[in-house]
Amino acid sequence: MTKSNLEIKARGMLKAAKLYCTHGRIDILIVLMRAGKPLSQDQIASFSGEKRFDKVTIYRTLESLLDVGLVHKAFMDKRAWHFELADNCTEHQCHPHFTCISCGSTPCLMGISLPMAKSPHKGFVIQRQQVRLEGLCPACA
Amino acid sequence: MTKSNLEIKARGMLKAAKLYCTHGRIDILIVLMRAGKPLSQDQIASFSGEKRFDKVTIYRTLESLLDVGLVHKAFMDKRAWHFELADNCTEHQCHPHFTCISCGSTPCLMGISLPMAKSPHKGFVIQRQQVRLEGLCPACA
DNA sequence: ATAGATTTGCAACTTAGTTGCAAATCTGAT
DNA sequence: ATCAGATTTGCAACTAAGTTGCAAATCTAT
Repeated sequence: MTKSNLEIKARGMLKAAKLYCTHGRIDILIVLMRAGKPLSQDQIASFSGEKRFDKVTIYRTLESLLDVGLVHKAFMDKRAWHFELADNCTEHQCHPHFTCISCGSTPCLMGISLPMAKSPHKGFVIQRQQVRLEGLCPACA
Repeated sequence: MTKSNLEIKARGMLKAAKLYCTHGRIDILIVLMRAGKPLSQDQIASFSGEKRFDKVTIYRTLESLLDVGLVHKAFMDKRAWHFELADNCTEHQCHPHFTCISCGSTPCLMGISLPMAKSPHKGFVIQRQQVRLEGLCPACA
């Protein structure tokens, strides 16, 4: 997709979420759409074009996107938080996150979904589940 | 279980893993056995008895326990890493981790296991999976 | 174009985790 | 029980990740 197409899409997402369409939010959404995998603040900063945003801005932008559900935090073994677009997710389950234990790459594996867990313990209400997979990517297997 | 029973168990685990039976390792294993849920370095420090260990020691101790597989890192939404005993885990799957979105408690839900994911993408070898559940605990539901 | 609301950048700060190194502890052999 | 060699511990200093407050800049609807 061309840049302007992505931009239009980003604006649409922001409008639908009733957020201001600021440069920061648009750029970050585009970076995440292009990446197709979870990125850290650092990586987002290095991918966003000419205009570099302050890390504070990036964190605050991501937080606003998290609040409205456009973005998810992906849990990784790494120290820094990683963020990704919340598409390909149902209400109760995100696509699984994969980490290659050899090269460390973290592609998202779309098209897998596990049955929702059911608690054998009385009283727990399970609302969402996240799955993390670990193993070898095609390049390392 | 009494303290000395736990200590004997801890020593056994360390011996089996061919690690030195140091005070640090024994104490930390006991704290984790007692807690029955993932703890951060900070929490471990505050739970371990009279003798407080330096945080560096705690991190290094946890690392050695991780290396031999006695302990796992549990992924939580919190900032700090959380560690827990690796019991109740099969070779391919740990018990799920639960977080209450209302009170923040993080009990472990034993007795649940989901079928292993199968990748629809050629070439990925999936070795382990971890599941995180989110919802309401009995007290908050 | 403007007012009011929201977002951004900066500087300073907190929290989490790491490194190097000397002193202390642990193990197995005597 | 003691000793030598190997491992672990504590300290101090450091890096990395994320946060806060506030004034200046940007955005939206009118």
